Amino acid sequence: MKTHISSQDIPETKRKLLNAGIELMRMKGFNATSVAEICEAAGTTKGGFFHYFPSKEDLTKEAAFLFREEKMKSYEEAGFLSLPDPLDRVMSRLEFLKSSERLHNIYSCLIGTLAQELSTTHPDLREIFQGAFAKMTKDLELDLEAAKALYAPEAVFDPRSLASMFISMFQGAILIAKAADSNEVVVDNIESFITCLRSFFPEAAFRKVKTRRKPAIASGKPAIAAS
Amino acid sequence: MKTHISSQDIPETKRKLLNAGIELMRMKGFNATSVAEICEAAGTTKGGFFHYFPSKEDLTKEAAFLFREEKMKSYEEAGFLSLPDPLDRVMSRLEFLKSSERLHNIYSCLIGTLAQELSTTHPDLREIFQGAFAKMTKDLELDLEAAKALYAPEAVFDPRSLASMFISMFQGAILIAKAADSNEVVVDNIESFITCLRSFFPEAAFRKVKTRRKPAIASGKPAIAAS
DNA sequence: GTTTTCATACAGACCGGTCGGTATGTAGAA
DNA sequence: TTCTACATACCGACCGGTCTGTATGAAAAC
Repeated sequence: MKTHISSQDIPETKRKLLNAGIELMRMKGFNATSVAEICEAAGTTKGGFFHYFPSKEDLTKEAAFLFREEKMKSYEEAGFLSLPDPLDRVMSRLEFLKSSERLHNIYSCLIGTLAQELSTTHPDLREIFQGAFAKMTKDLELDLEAAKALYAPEAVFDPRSLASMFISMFQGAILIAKAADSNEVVVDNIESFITCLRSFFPEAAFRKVKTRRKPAIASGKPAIAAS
Repeated sequence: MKTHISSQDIPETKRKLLNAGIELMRMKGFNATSVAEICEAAGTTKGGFFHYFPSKEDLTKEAAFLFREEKMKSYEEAGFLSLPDPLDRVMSRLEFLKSSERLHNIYSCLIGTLAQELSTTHPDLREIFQGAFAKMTKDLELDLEAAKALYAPEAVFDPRSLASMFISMFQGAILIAKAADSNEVVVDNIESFITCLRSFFPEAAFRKVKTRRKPAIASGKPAIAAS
């Protein structure tokens, strides 16, 4: 029994339902989004909905997984995950987040929205959200750790804590962007985080990263091994 | 016509309704909290509810104001707002937040919870949340600005951006604490922020603050004027 | 001082509508 | 013929909000 199927295997109607669910719940949350509404947006009916999902909560679970999966795919496509230099990976990730915030004008993360609303009432969903946040943190932590080892082994910051701080900041920034109806704060906060990073690493590290970036990818061979 | 009354003027039943609303909505959000539920928790009935509030949304507005008012009152009682040294105010504020997180085990901010759920669907509430976040940010910004002018005028950070980053981080940390069912992350993130602060200010500034703190209050006269 | 008046502060039954979910039906593929 | 993939009608529960009724106390009238 597999608990989750990959995006490719999903039939069209189910996929439309999931996409509609993601979009609607990102904006309005779980409780304010009705099953009928999701069906209408997906161009189907309740019959279709409950054919694919035993309950609204089940769609929500799968929607959360799909949302994460697509986010991670967009990271892979952006390319920074495979950069050879860890500090380069960190900086490129931040730049990617910044530019994708500037591009879109939907100020909401499905995971954050649902976590806020459902964590205390739906324990099994809560664990999914917890896992998602932990994964985000870990990804960044590993790069930060490697970057620290490489460029600033004596620095005072703890990679894990700093990564955790960034994820919190990012989620909080999206929340405040929602309230402000502008994602300016997200971009601004990422830049502040970069300022903090710069204060932890020697300036030379950033210069090296900047000049080496493109050639390092082109050559296909890291000048300095990661981690 | 006054738009908002101070806490003292609120009759007991209304107060109970507001308190019940705050507690329930902090945990479950707006939509998952029913009027009947609030009434039961407050020990009254729908008659009482709709005697004091034209609608559920109106109670929510007043609850948000009351929540903020009580938070600010707790800040005043903590005393750090009137400290003479701005860096001392900042550090004491952070320490206060840390210790109050350690004390309570409710991982939720009403404003953040409601902002997440209602910002896109309830424009007038959205503006209230926006204002609340702006106020929090401004409060911290002023202290940071004064502290920078006093101790690190050449530092690279922007007080406004750094304050904004902290508020985002704090709200995000609470969100993640909800998902993790533990406020460990909140305390940890505040400490990370302190580490960032320390990298912006000269170490001497913190030493001065620490040794001077108590005497400065006792004398009632700031050794160095704020702002 | 007593009675009448009237607003306040609720109680609780009730209403139309919406909710998540079910039961049943059916068109088309295999 | 059987199974999949839906459509549609429908259900009981519950929702926010309304309505009517009533206990109470203060003010006004006599």
